[in-house]
Amino acid sequence: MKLIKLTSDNTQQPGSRREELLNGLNRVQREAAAVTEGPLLILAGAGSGKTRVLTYRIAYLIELGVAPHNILALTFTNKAAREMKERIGFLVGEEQSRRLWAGTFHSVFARILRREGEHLGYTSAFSIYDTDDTLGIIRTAMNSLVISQQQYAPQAVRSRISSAKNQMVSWQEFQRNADNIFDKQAGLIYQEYEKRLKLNNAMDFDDLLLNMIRLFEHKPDILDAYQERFRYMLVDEYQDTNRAQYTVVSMLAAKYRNLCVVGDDAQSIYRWRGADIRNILDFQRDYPDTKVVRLEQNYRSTKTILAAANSVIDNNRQQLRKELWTANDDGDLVQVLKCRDDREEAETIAKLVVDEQVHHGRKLSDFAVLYRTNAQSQALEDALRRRNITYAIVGGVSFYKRKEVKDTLAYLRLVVNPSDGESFMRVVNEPTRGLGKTSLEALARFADAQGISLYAAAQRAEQIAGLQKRAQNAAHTFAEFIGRFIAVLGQIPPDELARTLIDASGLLRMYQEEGTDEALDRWNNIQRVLSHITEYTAREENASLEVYLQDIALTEDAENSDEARNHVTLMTLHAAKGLEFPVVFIAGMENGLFPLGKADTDPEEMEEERRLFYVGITRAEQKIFLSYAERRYRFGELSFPMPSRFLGEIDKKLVQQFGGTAPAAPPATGVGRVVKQPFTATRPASPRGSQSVMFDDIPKEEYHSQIEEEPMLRRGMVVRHEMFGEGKVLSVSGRGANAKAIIQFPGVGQKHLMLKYAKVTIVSMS
DNA sequence: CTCAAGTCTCCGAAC
DNA sequence: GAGACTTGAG
Repeated sequence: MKLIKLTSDNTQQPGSRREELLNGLNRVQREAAAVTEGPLLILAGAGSGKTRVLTYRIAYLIELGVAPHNILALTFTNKAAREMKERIGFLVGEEQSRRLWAGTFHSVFARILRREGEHLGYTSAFSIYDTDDTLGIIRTAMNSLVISQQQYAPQAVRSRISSAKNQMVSWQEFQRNADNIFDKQAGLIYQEYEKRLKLNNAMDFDDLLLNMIRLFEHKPDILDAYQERFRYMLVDEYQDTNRAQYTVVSMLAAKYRNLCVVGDDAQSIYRWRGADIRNILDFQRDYPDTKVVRLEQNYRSTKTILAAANSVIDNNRQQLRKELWTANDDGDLVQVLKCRDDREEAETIAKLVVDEQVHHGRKLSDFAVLYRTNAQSQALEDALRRRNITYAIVGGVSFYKRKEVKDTLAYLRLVVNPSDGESFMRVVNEPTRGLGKTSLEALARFADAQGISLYAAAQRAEQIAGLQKRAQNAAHTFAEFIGRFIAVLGQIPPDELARTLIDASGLLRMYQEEGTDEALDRWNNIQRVLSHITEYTAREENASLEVYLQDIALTEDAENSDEARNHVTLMTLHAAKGLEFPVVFIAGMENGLFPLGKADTDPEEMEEERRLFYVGITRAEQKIFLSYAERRYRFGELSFPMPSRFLGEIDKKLVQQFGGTAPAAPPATGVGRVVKQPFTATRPASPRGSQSVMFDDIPKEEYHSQIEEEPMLRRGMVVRHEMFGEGKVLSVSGRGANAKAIIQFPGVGQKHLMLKYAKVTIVSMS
């Protein structure tokens, strides 16, 4: 207990750096930072300076003489880890903070498994499969087991398996406990899935946790080494850890027991990902000598915002009572915006951003727009773009999910990890190399039978009976092509290898030759990946493709070096956790959307949605706007939702309806008059579908879909589209509700539009 | 085998 | 309304 001694000594030395450090904290925060030994539970309400405590605590440990590499800080996002390191660097010097272990569970463990994975039968170049990749494995597994994908949705199977893995249920155990047909089938697929992942030398996200546990169980000496290494551990967002995460942390902390966890049960929003709120509720039972510190003063929000958040969360039954208070001003009332439709909602938000900028001198970076589903971002983006407001989307449909980017990375992955069958299948015929479905099936059968990888099978293509001579050659040539790069891996710089490989693959040429604007876009994206690798190579001392690929597999936002830039931030409510903004908008406050429809039948879901709303409100420092639309397009169809029940849960005294109807959208910036002749494909005049009935109360000009006359589009016509502007019709196909047109929009490219949905007006007839 | 058209799913949040 | 997957003609 030498360190505790040091602590108390220190407080009696005014002017020492340790002392100064703690002066930046209030009394309770100081306690949380200075109790360095033994288990510590910090219950930290929203905006109570939790991050500040964590960073000061780590800095304090370092000042006490603890080596930075003996400290492990696990955060929920990579961004949070980066920020924490940066702030600690500020306090104790960058030299020190760089050696700290800080990151997400997944990234820290991937790093360890890269080093230790061979004990479990993986090479250091193992691939990390994201959710999309694993779906491919599920499908392959189902095919080989002859299980119908119509009957059992691969998505459902995947999420069933993942949640089992989250709770550390092995396939053997899963099969034993399967008591319905779905689980019985899922159990078989689970087993096959695990086999195939291993064969691919690949791990899914859950494996990054499970394999740590397996490693520690089978190799006590390795566990001991890491217990020695991580003598001090901190876990942020502890309320959102799942069973597997809980177990790894327990194992690592078992020896020194210097475990500090921070959390807030009111902000638990990842139940669907296996988060187990019991982990925080039971912490004191697991560690009876736990010291508990409550941070209950909020420094972030106005009294009004805090009261609104509290009145909402009061509706939850399963909640620890907590008294969060603030010394801040009352501030403005919560503003509720009623909008006619999702488009007007977006326009109103964009307009309010401008207003607040002009009248209250705010920067764009003061604003965040939050929503429940990623699909909502589009309308918001359009509106912001129309007003030339720069914005950044956090997460969402990621750059890394794009086909051409995945293809590029798959080429690299295959070279790094030739066992990776998913990557092989992705790129073997992209661009086309004359290896179609039939040939690849034969190749896969051969690989399966021999128990070898697809790449190895391709090397021996001549031996595959039932494969055409031409296909044999094509497969062999491809294997040789990849082999040439495997041979030089590690000998030439990563960026050079990547560039040469992608160049020689023909991927770039393929898009170049296609020549459409969309292809050009894809070409550009590939170039962006390659430059990113070049940057990485220049930045890192020991740059390697393995490490690069594993790192980006775990980050959604790898390339935002522009964090300091001035822009409005758009993101889901989930992504907003841990962040704060002077002005916050929450869009789509409608039943069925937020809370989502599923919550109606499941009280626990409802409580989680409510916690999510609580998280959303408490992001705001000064002002919050809640908006809802009376009509919204979902699934390309119009719906008529009711205002969210959550709006009614906010104390009435704190709410104000925002003034009147919002102004209409600014006029389109086109040249000349648009012929006001909304186009739609004909529908039979009768019988009228239910959809037509729904439209009866809508003013004619507003919606295209209810108009029945037929100004049929023809080749050569010039039309106007809401988003793409004016364009020329290249061709029209199909008829009635299925009519489609290919239209060339200058500066946008060719678009294939379903005329049933697309809002197109005719500008000129020839 | 390839390409284009047709059909189906997604829109529930992410390491 | 986009994207992934399937189907059918050449």
